[in-house]
Amino acid sequence: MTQTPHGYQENGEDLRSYDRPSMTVDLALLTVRSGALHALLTRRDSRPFEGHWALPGGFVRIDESLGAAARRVLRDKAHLAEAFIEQLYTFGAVGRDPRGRVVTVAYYALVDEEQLAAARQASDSLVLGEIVVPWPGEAGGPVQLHSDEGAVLPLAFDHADILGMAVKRLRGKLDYSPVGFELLPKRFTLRQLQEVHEAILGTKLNKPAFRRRMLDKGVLHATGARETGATYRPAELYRFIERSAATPMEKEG
Amino acid sequence: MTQTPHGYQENGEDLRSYDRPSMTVDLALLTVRSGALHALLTRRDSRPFEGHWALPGGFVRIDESLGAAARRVLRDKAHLAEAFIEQLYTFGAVGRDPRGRVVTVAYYALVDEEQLAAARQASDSLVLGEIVVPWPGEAGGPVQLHSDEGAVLPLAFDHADILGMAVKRLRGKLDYSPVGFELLPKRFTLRQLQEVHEAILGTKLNKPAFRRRMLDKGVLHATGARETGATYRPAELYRFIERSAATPMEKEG
DNA sequence: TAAGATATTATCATTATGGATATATGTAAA
DNA sequence: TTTACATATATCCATAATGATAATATCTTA
Repeated sequence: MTQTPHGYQENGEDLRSYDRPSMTVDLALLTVRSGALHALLTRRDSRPFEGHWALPGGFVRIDESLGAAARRVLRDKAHLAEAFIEQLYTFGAVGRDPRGRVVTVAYYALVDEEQLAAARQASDSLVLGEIVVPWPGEAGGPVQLHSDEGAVLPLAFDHADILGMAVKRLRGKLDYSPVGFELLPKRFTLRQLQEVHEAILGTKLNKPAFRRRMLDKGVLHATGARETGATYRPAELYRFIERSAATPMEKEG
Repeated sequence: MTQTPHGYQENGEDLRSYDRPSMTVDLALLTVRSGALHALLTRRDSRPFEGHWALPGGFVRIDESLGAAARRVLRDKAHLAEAFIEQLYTFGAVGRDPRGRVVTVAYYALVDEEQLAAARQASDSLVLGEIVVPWPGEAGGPVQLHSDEGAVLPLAFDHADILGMAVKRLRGKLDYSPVGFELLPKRFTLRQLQEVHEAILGTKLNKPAFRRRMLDKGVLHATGARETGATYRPAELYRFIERSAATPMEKEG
């Protein structure tokens, strides 16, 4: 029993009697481009994994919540002011970082391709890699990343596992949560929405059934406007209607 | 640029240049008893939250993975050799522990009532509290815990949020993963299985529809044996058939 | 004005689900 | 041995969700 600075009598489980791991957050920043899921990566210019590609990430500050750290990384490393962002999974295998014990809390974030364009202009070390998923359904496991030219982008640390977990999560949440809309601009056609779903699931979907299912959810508002620039009959533009906030705000993690 | 012990040239993001939070794991250990979800709690005998109830938990050791830490807590604090256990969510709000910055990786574990009986005999500071869920469906939010006598058990830290998250996760996974079976003994009746589902979901279910749905999944094996001790027609005992391991082993977290 | 392409709607068969009821089968009491 | 009883198990029907295909509508461009 010792008297500690914060004034609590403590027993054997004193906060300071254990070595502490370093804590980081990593961001699986996803978008859909030309019908395929892509992730935002930064090139590592120092060891370990020099020349490999990594998720944007950073250390959690001692007076900063995990969510705040994730949003800071989104802003400073990915150059994005805001996005749908949600905690994914925490990776803490002992040898995952050769420099020492580092536990990372992974988040995933969703933006549409247009929002991402600005981010990529702000930094030339950012690249979009196409996610190639080698497993069906929600089986899970690491994924591969390909450049536009089809070359394999080698990933640093356990980031292939983190991205795999993000895809798995996305597939699981797709039909009972509004994640699909986060990957589209404010106004979108039903065909675009279907393309996003197909990109996430990695399967083709039945068109009339998809339409019915989406419209029956009651979360789509027909704007009356049409898409422009099409060489054929332009489709109606829809907007996503936020459901009444029946879901209480998630506690800051 | 400095030369560090582990031999890597490092830049501004040196592992040691940031204060590190303490890391713990906490266990939402759930079971179904007399038709209601219950959680295993330990009574705190020192500040902070002296006299409140808390989830079994402990510090993550520097050379120990998160999953290993969770299993150690399961063994040493909950006195259980093994159980279905899965990472739930990481809680890292700045003020969640008044002693200092503590980030906790929450796990949830599932056992049947009988397995838990032995654990409770091994320690008299363990108690089972009935989980009372104040929100519908998968809305989420904190839950309340009640003693057998109906008294409210005050929870320490953010453990009401952790338990709420566990219930939400369980509800979400119930119909596409075998979590329901983890809360039952090896052999069980369809009525018992339905009671477990109803306890998790907090709703009544249609009996013939539930039977069909479960049997059509093809993961139930009729053993030919019957339940004993019933004063009425005894029901067939079923066993859960593990699906072929199409799911690759999840990376150690 | 016609051709081409895709949006949008309609139709039908199939399957899942909810609700209610009938039948079967064990235990316990008469 | 028989009967009452409680629950398991099977059957039936109405309804809703889904998949597949075809039919119709509407825009752009030639």
